[in-house]
Amino acid sequence: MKQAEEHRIAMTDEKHHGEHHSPSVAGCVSQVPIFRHLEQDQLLEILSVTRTQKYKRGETIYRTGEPSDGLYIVNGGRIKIYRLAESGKEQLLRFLEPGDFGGELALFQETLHENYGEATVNTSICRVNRQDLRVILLRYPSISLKILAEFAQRLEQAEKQATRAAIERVETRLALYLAELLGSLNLRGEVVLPMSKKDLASYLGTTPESISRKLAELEEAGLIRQVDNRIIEILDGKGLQEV
Amino acid sequence: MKQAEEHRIAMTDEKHHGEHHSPSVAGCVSQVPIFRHLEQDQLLEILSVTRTQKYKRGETIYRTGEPSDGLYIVNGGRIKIYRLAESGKEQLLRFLEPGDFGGELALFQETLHENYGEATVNTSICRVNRQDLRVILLRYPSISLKILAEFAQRLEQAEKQATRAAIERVETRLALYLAELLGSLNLRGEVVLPMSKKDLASYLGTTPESISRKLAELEEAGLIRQVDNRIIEILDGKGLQEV
DNA sequence: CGACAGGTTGACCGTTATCAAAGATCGTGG
DNA sequence: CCACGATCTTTGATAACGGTCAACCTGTCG
Repeated sequence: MKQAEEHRIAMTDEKHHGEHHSPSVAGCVSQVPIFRHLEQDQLLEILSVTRTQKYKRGETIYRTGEPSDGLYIVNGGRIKIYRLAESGKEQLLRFLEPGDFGGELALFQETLHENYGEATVNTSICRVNRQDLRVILLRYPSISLKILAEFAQRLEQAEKQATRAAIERVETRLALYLAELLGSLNLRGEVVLPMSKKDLASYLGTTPESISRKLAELEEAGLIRQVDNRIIEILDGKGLQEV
Repeated sequence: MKQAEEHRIAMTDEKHHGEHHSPSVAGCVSQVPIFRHLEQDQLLEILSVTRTQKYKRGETIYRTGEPSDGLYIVNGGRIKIYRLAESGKEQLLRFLEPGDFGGELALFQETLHENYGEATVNTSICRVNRQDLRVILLRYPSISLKILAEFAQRLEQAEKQATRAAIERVETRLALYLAELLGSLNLRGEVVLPMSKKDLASYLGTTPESISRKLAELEEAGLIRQVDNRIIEILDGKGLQEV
């Protein structure tokens, strides 16, 4: 069940879930990287077409086939974006954390969601619908540049992911993932997995069983040490990248 | 060897490969979808920061690790975009045809190319460097929206690709690919492969041998008929999507 | 007409998914 | 705050999907 606070001030032909004005909610917009360079009055204008919604842990925010309302920005919490393959198995695409945004695909054309969004903890998001966003982007072109930059990065990420999934072995994918978590600069150090191993398996396009086994192998090879369920000490970052 | 025609009029601190002004070259910009809604004088402004380059069949336009010059728009010809995985194997990402653009990744941040671009036939492109493009996008926000729409679509495509490569079997990937070539509406009809089977294998993240075998299997199953090297008759589009 | 890239077919085997079952961890509600 | 159940994790045994190597075929282009 969702709980919505409408901040819309001008006319609207949409169904409201409830209305409520709170000054503190400006944080919803002002904390977001893509808006951070804006002036106060610009922020207020954006805020005026913004709608805050809250979701409880485990709630689905949208699912494949639903029409997209437009952009949403994560205010607090964590959203898991995943896709169902034709075979029914799911692949984890990414997590959205506060400041990130989603819902982009159907933003610029009337399409349907192709993936799923689910709150993994209690989460609140700000929504901006397609029409309002277009107006804002045309008025403040610098926001478009920010979004473009973000898109470019995601595209890069998705293509890298696609290539690795298609070509590399599970062990390699896992090793590269760990190496990237550590950061390319460091040769050793502890990393904290940002997700469960089950989710990691889904993210890397494999199974929990394989993750478990491959981690064990990497440990035997002396490249890592499993400190804790979520903590891995990397002993040889260079070696990892060459697996 | 590349041949460049500079259309830059203002100052420039770049190395020139040669200069040449031709009025007909306006087609370079005016034929491009993302610019098509613009006025004549706007087109001329964009043209003024544009640089046309020609590449011969087989020439590499850029490679991983090179700094990106900025956006380029394909004027004529065909560019193959591919990526090298860490293991050295290559994956075909997409082809750019006239009207398409590329070089987006490093556009909004100073990064390096992560993939390769290669002219598969004699090709001419228009380049716009990062700084000039920013100016244009800030001045004509509607162009940003067009690019955003294109990005969103590519992102969607890349994520679909990643998911399939990670999760589906080769036979399924191939079948889905064929079904999409046909178009989701039709149940049967002939499709022409837009690339060699070797490239198709690379695109789908498998090997030519597997493509060959799986096509044979699909044929035995009565779902398709291989008319010619590049032509496949699809007998049961619905069946294909359920493989 | 010959050479070369692309395509096919066969045999082999390594990697990894799958199924099953036991053990660890987490979150929730009492 | 503890105890319970649900979910995640690990380990083992098995099978199959698909990559690899090798040989041969085919079409194309100089």
